[in-house]
Amino acid sequence: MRSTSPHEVVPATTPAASLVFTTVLSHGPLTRIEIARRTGLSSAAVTKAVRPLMQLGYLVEGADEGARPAVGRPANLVRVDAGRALFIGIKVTGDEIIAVLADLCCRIRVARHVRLAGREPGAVLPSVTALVHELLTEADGFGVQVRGLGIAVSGDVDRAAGVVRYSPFLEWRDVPLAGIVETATGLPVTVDNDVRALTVAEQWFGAGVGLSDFALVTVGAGIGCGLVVHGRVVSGAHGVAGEIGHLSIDPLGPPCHCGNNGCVEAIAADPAILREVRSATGLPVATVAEALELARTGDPRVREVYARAGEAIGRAIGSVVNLLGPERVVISGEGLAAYDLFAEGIRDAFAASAFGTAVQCDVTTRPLPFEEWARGAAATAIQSFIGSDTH
Amino acid sequence: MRSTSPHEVVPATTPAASLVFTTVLSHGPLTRIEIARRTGLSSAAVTKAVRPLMQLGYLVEGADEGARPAVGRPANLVRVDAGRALFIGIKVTGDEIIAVLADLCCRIRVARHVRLAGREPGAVLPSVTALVHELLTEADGFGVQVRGLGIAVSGDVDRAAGVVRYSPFLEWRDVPLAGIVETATGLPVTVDNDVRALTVAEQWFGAGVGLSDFALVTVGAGIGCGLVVHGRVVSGAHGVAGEIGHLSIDPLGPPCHCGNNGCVEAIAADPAILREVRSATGLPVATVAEALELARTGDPRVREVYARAGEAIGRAIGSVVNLLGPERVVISGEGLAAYDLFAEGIRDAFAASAFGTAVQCDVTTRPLPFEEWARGAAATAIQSFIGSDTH
DNA sequence: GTGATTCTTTTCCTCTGTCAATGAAAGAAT
DNA sequence: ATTCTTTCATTGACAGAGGAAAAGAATCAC
Repeated sequence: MRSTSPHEVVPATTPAASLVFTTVLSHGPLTRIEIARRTGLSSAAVTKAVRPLMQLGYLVEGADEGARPAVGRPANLVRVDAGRALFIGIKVTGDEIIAVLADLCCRIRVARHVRLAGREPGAVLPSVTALVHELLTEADGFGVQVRGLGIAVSGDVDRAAGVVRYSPFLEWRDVPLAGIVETATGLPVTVDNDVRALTVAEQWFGAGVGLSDFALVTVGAGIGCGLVVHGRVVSGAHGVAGEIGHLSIDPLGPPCHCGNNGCVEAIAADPAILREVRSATGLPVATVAEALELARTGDPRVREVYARAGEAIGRAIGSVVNLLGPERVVISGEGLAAYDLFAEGIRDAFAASAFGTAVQCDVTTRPLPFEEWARGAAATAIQSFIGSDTH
Repeated sequence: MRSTSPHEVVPATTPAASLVFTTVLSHGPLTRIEIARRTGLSSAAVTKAVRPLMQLGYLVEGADEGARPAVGRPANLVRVDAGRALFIGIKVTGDEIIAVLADLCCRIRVARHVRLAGREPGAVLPSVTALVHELLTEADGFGVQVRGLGIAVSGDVDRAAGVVRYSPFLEWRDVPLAGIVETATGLPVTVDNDVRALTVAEQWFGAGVGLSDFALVTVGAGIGCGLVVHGRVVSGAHGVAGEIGHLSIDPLGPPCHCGNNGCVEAIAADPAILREVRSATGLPVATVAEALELARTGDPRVREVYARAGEAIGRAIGSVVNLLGPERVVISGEGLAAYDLFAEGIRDAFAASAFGTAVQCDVTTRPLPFEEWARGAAATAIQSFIGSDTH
């Protein structure tokens, strides 16, 4: 683990303050009484926790007094001042960098992206630093300081150490990314796996708010999964977790780059779908958009490919639900553009493979604009800033 | 959730005391310094936490002064007085009840079992009560009070409510078992799912001690799995968790009673193995012992059946490891008698299906005497007595 | 015996969060 | 208009948990 960075520390000093702050952050404007109820603290403790956070400007009073009860002293709502702090989130992919400037409520203020020439650290890092400085200048325009930088990378990332252990896409091994970027930018840097980062964003600001157990499934170039169990993101003792893409669904299925056959990723990820569409139609389909176009025109062979992919995803979700029994599964990812084609397969295969009462698990979808990955990175930075893992 | 029972409360009153007690319970005799180091408390806090626990007799000083360093004041070891309290653990199966009397360290003092005539609650409950009273008499012989009763039942059990929601084996639905047995015996009763109970025993007193993430896989009449993530047993939002037995391994595999094809349980559980052995040999093999006998004589057809079963288990373990990345997987269950026949299949299939560094996960086995299920139930009672979920 | 070393306890002391009482802000009742 | 009722919020006293540092205790080395 890196030594604690010397940057200004979290706004919440005591456990109670941290609890209050994260509660308000996730559950929007609340009265103090309501905060006390949700956190289990006494109202006295809430008052004492809120005051310093208000003095620092992180919490503010007021607004949005909707339906108040007609009797008794009206309540004052407490909410987070989203504009009090800014964070930068960066997603590094094989061929481009997406960066966002997000506020304390993880709403995107500015988004940028640059294409990459090479993917070795020597080529990527200068682009990252340049992009950060660009966004820092933007932040000056808001008159607010940037308090943290989150970087999301696919692969095996050790967040605590700030090291990218192994990223197959980037072909990086043991790159101490956090340390490097910290010295280059002067910002506190959090590095995390991309799917986990997205999961954090969902847990704090999205469909996972208030849930102690849920799963996020991403569909696109790969098939990924982020897991929250007991209120915390699962990281895996050896850096592997949520590897839903390499659940083997069918021993006779197509070979996967991992060496097995019939992995979910070998059936339902973009490259697999393209391969199958080409083989089914004999057409030189090169992009997902073309495949989608064919399916939308009603080509039954192509629709069948998507149906099979949906079935594979549905069975994978069934496996996750059977193993962990989450309250909800959120399906997201670029592949969601084809959700209408997947939907039936997913639904049926999930219903068939879920065991007993596990079918009750809520399966929802959530669109994923491409900056969302970078937003996830920003969420990890916010999380580090607040300094609370448990939520 | 049931109202808090009026029985004598936990020995540990403060968080620190609870932490100290569970640490000593799981990690054997420790010096106070060592306790402080492991818990992160100050040595002053350890002293203060230990004293009242010693006065109550739950902790005692001494014994087992092995290799002490030659210099400085010798350390006093602190350990749990296992005999200070007794617990009863009961496992209810379809046709018999196994009961154990266990001490505070979950060591079995007495074991009993009775066969059941019927499996409806009206038939089972009197047998349970009778067995409990029998063991209470035994406990009198030790001159120690029984402080809790744990009951393990397969199926969907709501531990917090003390209700068996649905047990297919027993054909029970919404039986408020804890309440009933509590009034019948006067003991605080904890009811839990059998595999989870076994997992608790492993977490506190077995191969899971000190691990925050591990999995327990049971092989036998069914294929089960208990999961510990972030130091806590996973229960599942809808009562389903660890349902490894119904991961579908092969869409073309044998049909499973759950309605799918190629579930792990339909390949590797006892009934499936017997079915396959019969079909492979044409012999009227009726028991696991006979199948084992055939395999041990070297019949290649039978060995092949076991090999395929091992492969299915190995792939299921691979799925668990890919999803959760536990530090260790413990394989146990009555089916372990055939482990030599499974071993290669498990090992190879796990190694093949584990993704990347996940193969580093430690996979071990642990023999399972049949009272072990009841011991698991006793472990849940101990856990309730101590009143600490987090470990 | 004296000193060195290490474990353990004691003595303060800080600091967190609760309790219970008080204050504050509205509408309702008189 | 004034008082009452109701609910929200704050205050101040307080209990108690755990830490820091010093003192005490038990052993071996000399």
